[in-house]
Amino acid sequence: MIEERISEYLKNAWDLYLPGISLDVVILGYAGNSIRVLLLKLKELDHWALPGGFIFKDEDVNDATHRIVKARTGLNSLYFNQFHLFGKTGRNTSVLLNSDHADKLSKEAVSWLNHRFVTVGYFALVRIDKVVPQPDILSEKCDWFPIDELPPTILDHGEITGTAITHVRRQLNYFPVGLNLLPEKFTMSELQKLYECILNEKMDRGNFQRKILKLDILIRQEKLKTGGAHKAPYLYRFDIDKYKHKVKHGIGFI
Amino acid sequence: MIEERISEYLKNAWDLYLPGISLDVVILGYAGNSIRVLLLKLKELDHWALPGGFIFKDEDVNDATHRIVKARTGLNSLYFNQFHLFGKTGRNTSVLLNSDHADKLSKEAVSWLNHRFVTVGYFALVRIDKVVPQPDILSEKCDWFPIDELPPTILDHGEITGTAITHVRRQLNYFPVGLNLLPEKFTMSELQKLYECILNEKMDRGNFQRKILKLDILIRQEKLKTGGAHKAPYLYRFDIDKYKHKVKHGIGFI
DNA sequence: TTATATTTTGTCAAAATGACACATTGAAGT
DNA sequence: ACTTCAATGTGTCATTTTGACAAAATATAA
Repeated sequence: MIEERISEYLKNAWDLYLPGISLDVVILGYAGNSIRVLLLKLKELDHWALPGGFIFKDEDVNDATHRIVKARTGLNSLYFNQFHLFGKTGRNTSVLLNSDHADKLSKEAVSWLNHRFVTVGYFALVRIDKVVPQPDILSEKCDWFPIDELPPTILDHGEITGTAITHVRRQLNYFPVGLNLLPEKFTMSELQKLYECILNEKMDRGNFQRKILKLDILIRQEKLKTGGAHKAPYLYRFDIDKYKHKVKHGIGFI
Repeated sequence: MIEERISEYLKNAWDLYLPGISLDVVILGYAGNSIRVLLLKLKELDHWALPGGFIFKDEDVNDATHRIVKARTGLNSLYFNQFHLFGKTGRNTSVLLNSDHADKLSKEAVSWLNHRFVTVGYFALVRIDKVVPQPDILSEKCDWFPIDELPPTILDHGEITGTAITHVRRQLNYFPVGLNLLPEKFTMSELQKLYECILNEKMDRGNFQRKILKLDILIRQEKLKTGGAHKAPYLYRFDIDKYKHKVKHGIGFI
């Protein structure tokens, strides 16, 4: 059954796709005080995988990324960025081929999966609540995992995820992280916790507020009324034009 | 003649190399108060090109980079880093194929050059005085060009160079730039000029010295005796262990 | 010797940072 | 209704860092 689906999926792979290149996307969201990555649980395997795929022969690599992320998340407007090509020999799809099911795959599928792949790593930043995760043909479910509590992954997908995080962390000033990970309106402490998660360090409340307000990219809204015990905080939203303009040259937070 | 060499070079390309992927290296050096990039002048064309090549079927992409840079520079120990995959459709080798010489190429060479390529961009940092530039089989000479005065280049090699510079600039704290671009011993103002070139901004002498000395990665040597009119400056060298250790987590200059 | 250009070091006000304090607020508990 | 409590909003202040600039030192050339 699964073998048939894989065989079907890869039926015309050699004709359709660029050979030897795959694409993996580290889709990052923020929830429950953690940066989380969307992983797919492979059918009949105990490992999880990054959403990924292949690139059509006449397709821009960026467009392929958009297609793949859209298929897994349902999102149309996306912030994503290519960050690394993983090009070691020894990267291969033996995980699939060594399984019990390998001999039930079509010859074409085996020949496709059996050749060497390099993979292009992308990261995408999404508002986790807007995503409706969709497993792909090889997977039975998807789930979000905090980046420091990943389940067993196939191949080098753990390393790819780690490299993505490092990339985001180092270039935090150049990515519109808040704009893409937080809901439209948010409190100061939500924004602070996001930064603390990404940079992996605690900051002082007062100092954080002083520093981030001076960047002049936030607009204060009315007070938050709803729910939560204790004093209601203000809501903020980004001044999108100012934010995007600053991000181009580095917003200068870190 | 040139057609024969190309045909010879690409004789077994389909058997030897990963198809559809090429590799370009932005080799950066520092001389004459400019960051310079090594370019190759293509035979019988008015355009220049980045050193580059293809990846053997069983070769790590990093190893291919090392092989290519070594061939062009004679250098064995190298600092280099992959920074981007350029994957637009429309990238192709039409520059070569549209020239007068195309019909004199072997069928195999044409079929190889005529298919779609994505290219992996690397940058390398070298001490320009240690390099003995070697043209490759397709080029008649090499030369160093200041990054803001590039000659006409083929394909998107200008864009690739620009992206490399941006990458270095943004992550300056994480690359051992001084260590790889300057000679072993250097004066404070040489180091300052290097930073000014990379960041493209003037800095105050006194403030620069104060800031960089506080990083605690420099060792002061004896005074410079030789030549130059006016007061002799001190020479410095890097404390390599401290420097490399700090670079891992960002030296914190910018 | 003097002039000059460059290096080396220092000064000082302004700005940014880090640590912490205190007042405010709104829900929850009694 | 009153108090408690936890989180928020705001403020203080000593310390550090920065930016702008100046003075002293020094090696060569005139």
